[in-house]
Amino acid sequence: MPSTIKDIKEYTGLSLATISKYLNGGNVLPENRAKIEKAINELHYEVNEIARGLVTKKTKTVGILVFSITSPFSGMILHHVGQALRKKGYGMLIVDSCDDEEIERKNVNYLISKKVDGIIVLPVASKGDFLKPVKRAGIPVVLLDRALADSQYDCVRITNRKSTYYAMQELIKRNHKKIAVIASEREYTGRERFNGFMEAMRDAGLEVPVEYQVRGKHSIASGYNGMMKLLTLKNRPTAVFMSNYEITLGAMLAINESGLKSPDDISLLGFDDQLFFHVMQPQVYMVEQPTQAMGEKAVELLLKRINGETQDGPMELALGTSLHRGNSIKTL
Amino acid sequence: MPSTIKDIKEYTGLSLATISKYLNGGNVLPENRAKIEKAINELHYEVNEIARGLVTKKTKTVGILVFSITSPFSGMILHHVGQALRKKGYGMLIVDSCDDEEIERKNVNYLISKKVDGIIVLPVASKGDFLKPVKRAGIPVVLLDRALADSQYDCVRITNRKSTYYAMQELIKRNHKKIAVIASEREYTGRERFNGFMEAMRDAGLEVPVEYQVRGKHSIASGYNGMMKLLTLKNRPTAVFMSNYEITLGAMLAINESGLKSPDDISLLGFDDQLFFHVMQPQVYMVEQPTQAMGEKAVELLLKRINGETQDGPMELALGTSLHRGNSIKTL
DNA sequence: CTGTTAGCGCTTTCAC
DNA sequence: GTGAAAGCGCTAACAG
Repeated sequence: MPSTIKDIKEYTGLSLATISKYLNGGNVLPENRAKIEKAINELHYEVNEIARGLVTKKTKTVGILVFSITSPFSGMILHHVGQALRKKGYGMLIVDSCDDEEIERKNVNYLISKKVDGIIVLPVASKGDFLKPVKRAGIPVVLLDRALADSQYDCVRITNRKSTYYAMQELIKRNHKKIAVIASEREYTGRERFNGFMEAMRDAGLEVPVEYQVRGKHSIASGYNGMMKLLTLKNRPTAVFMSNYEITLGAMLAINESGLKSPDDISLLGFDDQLFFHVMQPQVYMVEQPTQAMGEKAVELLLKRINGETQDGPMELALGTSLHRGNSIKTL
Repeated sequence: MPSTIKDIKEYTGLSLATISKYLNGGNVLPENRAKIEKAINELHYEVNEIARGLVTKKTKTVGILVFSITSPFSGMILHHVGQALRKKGYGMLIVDSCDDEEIERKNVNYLISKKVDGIIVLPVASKGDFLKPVKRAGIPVVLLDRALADSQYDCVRITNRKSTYYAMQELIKRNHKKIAVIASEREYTGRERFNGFMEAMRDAGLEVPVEYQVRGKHSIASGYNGMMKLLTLKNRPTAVFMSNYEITLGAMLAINESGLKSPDDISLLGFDDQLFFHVMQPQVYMVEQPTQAMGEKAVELLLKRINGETQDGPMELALGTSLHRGNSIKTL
């Protein structure tokens, strides 16, 4: 049976108020302070955050709604968000949406019940209505990684379109003309990167036949099927841009199974650098996201809202990326 | 301002007790039930789990203490643990120990303060004393993946030693004699796998010179440095067993940088199958862990303890693994 | 089946 | 600087 503040009271003979004051960093006579500390050690007292939360209406907990916890990208983000939160004395209640909008919707209510002080969302859905209950409950929200078309929330993301556009120049300047794309169309990031791709092609005066435009889900299967389709085309592309980690993985699987080799048979440009891409041959050209900065900025923004330090309208922060140069692109 | 049970009371004219009963699935007159439901919808009422938890002394939340949230292995485990918990109406409060015993120790107190109903631990430390406060607080614990030498807790893990022993036969039967190992020595799994390796070698009548025994941390750097060391040996091994995902990654990085190729120059056997190992050439022989079963079993055990359904002493459950056959082993 | 009441562990006025 | 008392939102007896 864990001890409570009452036990400390019995032990020290002091009143609840004094002990509470001590617990919250208030001024207490040195001798009383000593008594209390002794009692705490003796009794192994640990504040009951539940009870505290009930009266302060603060749980010091931030909810994290993540589209899929198994994605390595999520792992990195979660790590950095967690670190930033820890530094500020907050914990995180992570809920995994499993890439499913239904689950995501339910998880929202769960977080509200848990009275989290704020929520960081890496959404599955593309529209913001699933967050209405949160808004109604007056809980601050920060979107991370993926923006919401109709959203009115703070958002931290990368410059998806520009990053893609820039990376595409690697292909273009090496004289590739027949460039295909495999992108997810379900979420914001996939669509933006697709747009960046198309802009780069347009500005380079290059055509993109519809059969070169493979749209799918954010999944390994999508990448695999997409690449397989591209590889069997009579007029096969010489290069392919893949819009995220999972798609890149699936696409490479397809290339392997087909007995082809990059960059000899096909050049590759991917998104979401993960160390593992460095251990394979060829090393793939990859757009790297600043996961640490993303996590930190999201936390910073959220805490500002939680503490009511800003009344400004929702802001959008788009961070730049860097390019990991590999050897997966052949010069034609 | 979120509405409370009192608002429902005002709205319906019923008493708190009746509403509470409804909320907890008790019998209520159909007409009252209708009234309450109307009020809940109208007022967007959502139970305050904090207040509920204070009186029931149950938070319906399980703490997860994970050695590192960025590891892909953790991601899989977390996913399955989360799913299993969800099905039972529990949420998870994940804390990332960042492979640091100090952080882990602090996180323990955090979870106690949060009054989680139970804790699933994938520990960093090898000794169990950091869990003493949890035991004192009467919170049930289940260890997952890694056992603790001096522990008295339920534990779900795999048959590390046997799995390694079995996988090693792939190397042995292909006539490899000079086999090295890179294993972490900090945690249980690394040590057990190391032992399995040594046993397999001994039973095959093979010697393992000390310079073939590379012990390090559970990290990419460890794998990289270890492999680099092995590759520069005058008497280079023909095959290497790597005890986990991160080490395997680092080791392959070293092979790549050295301009060598597996299996031609060196044969490889790894641990922790991840899809990405299938996308590279060669595909690496890998021991696969049953992450789903591990997560589910851990949750099952923990909930049994939480619900007081068993008074048995701590049990240890060791699940079997499977072997993913690749083409990273050359026959000599 | 419904209402009244007490109280979970803590913080927070407000006197002293 | 300290103590007494009220109350956060809910559940759990216990009467009715």
